[in-house]
Amino acid sequence: MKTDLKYILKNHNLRITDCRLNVIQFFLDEKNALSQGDLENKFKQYDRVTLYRTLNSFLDSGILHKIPSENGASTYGLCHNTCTPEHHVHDHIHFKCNNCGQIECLDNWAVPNVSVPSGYLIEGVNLIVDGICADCN
Amino acid sequence: MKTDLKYILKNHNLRITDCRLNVIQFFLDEKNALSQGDLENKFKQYDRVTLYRTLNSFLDSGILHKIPSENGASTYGLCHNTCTPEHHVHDHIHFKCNNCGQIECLDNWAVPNVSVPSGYLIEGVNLIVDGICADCN
DNA sequence: GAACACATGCAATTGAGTTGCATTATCTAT
DNA sequence: ATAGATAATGCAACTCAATTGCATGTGTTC
Repeated sequence: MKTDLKYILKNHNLRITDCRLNVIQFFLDEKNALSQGDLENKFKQYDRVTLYRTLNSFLDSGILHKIPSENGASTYGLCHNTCTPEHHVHDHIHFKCNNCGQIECLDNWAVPNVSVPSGYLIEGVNLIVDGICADCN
Repeated sequence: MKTDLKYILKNHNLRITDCRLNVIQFFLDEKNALSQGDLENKFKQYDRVTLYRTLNSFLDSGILHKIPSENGASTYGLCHNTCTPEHHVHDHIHFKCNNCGQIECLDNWAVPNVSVPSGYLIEGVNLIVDGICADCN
């Protein structure tokens, strides 16, 4: 189990530390997107700066992606295997439940084709749907 | 000119003040979405808190809508006439330029149909496209 | 014009995000 | 297995946006 996590870190040229292993495991266990605050609540033993840098290193190496939100609180979701530090592919919908507040990555659920007026060049698409999630419905 | 602005405020049950008139005018003049910081730079004569509360009152009354972003900086865009405090309809794309950083509401450019897995209920859709805008292209 | 309700400005607080630096842990090459 | 190089961690401190309370000023209604 832990071995798999270590390979994830190794493959992304990150050193294997307790904090990183625990954080990745937490993301794997939770199906929802997590915020820095969620990590701070879960892991009292680590400094919030450490958690902050852990999130950043995961962002940089393509393990996590950042999910846009209307309030300031950034949330993070696990990337598909297709993500690299150079190129992130997130062809899935982010679903925010208006009841429980959780943000979920609807993996394997394609984003529809998007077109923009001529003159515009699309580099990335972020689709955030809000409503009632399957658990609250 | 100013008369139109006053009607906007009146229709949303907001008192007519210099600050609100100026802020709405600013949004009408700029085609791009604006942040609290943009307002602070433009209107040195008003307190930060006043601008903050002005934005909030516009949000509550459906004059503006908040645009999700990956960094903390919230940006705001003018709502279509269809928006009310109870129900916001934003069937347009938010385009963020990776060159100039501006966020633009592509009004009159429909968001494609979005489907979600069964069990989920859609209440709103937010589509943020990033790339190169028409001005920078 | 008077009374009320609301908007504004100021002071102050919170919390996320961020950086520098000393210490500690991991990794690599012997 | 070990030593040296390199990166991660914890702590202190700082910035900035977001937020609240309260006293004062202004808009609105009759």
